Amino acid sequence: MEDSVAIQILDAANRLFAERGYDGTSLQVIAEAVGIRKPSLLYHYTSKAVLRDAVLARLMDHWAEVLPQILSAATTGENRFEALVAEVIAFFDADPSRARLLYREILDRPNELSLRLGGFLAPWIALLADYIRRGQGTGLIRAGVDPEVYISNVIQMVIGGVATAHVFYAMGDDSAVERQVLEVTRIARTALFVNDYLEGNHG
Amino acid sequence: MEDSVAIQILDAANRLFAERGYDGTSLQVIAEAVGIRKPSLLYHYTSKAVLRDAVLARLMDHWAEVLPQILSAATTGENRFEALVAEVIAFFDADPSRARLLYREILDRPNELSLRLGGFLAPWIALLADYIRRGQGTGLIRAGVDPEVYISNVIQMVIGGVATAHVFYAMGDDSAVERQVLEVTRIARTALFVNDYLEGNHG
DNA sequence: CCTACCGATCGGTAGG
DNA sequence: CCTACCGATCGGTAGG
Repeated sequence: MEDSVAIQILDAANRLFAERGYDGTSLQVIAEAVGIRKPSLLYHYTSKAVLRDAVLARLMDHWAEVLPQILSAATTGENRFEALVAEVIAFFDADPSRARLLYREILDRPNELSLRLGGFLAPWIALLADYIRRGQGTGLIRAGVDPEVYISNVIQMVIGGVATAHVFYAMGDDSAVERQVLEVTRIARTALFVNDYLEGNHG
Repeated sequence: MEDSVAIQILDAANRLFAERGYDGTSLQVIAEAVGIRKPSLLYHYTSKAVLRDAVLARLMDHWAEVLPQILSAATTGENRFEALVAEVIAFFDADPSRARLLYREILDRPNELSLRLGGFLAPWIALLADYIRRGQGTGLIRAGVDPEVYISNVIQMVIGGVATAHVFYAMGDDSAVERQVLEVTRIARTALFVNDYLEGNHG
């Protein structure tokens, strides 16, 4: 590893920004988490704003790399829709700070995020929307579906569900995550397809 | 109006906390927005934390008053489900800062919000969950629905949709709000009821 | 409701 | 990667 300290800083900033927010996190506490002094941190990232952008850029790069894998993997087999939803939830659930960081950026800098996110997310949304419209043509998918709005709402359930997990199912229930995955998948599938082709699974 | 300045402070704090977050908003800028000096603000609210709690308390009181009205009004007539979803969206859409403030609190202080919110929201969620379970008994509602998890996901779509409106449909489309209302209602209804009893409406 | 002021902490720089 | 330090701003207080 050629520059491990810079990555440690990035990791700490990622976690702390997600937990306490950008304004609620001082460079001092990030430096402490890494075990260095504040000026040393500022050698690697010349300002707090630069550090924020680096954290966000790495998150976006990660998604840009993983998303195509998830989507193409989910295109194989019959249960591709279940697989897609489950994998996206798993991705965020593996590290909830991803979802929280995203939500904080949406609230703090909607314009900046819209630009960055729209850049690489738009093609995938267009792809999925096309798939929906084709399904509407063949009668597989409900005519009433508003493709883009439908997609944004499923994303909303997935990411929002992870980001707010503490509040909505703070029951300490170990099966909470599994129930959330099952229900989001069920809602998304039932609202999309004409035939509840797998309803027997959830009777 | 007996103490208009205290309310002006509350309004300004509400708006600024929602826009910039608690840590991103200084008492100075709140005081400026009201047209007074910082020490005068601290006469009405003895600390920043007290002001935050007052803002949150007023929001909760507002919901505690309006929510029963929406729910009981929506219990009248056949299309009560559509009415319920539409009214809740309308409530948040009338002032999106309500949704953003809620989301910031979820991220900043999940435990505190969970306690406050759970206190008065739990009975309503239990009521709706009971309604769902009864509907499952009579065959009106899909057997696969996980009542509490379903409800939290619909809330997620409604509030998240309002809070993140800028990012997801920043197309400047005037019909965006209407499309969002229609699609969330459609998703929620289709995923809940066995019969798509109004599908003819959506072409 | 104000002026004046407090110690603490902020992001960031100088200089090595 | 550090010590030492900067001006600006923070939440909050004294005192009227």
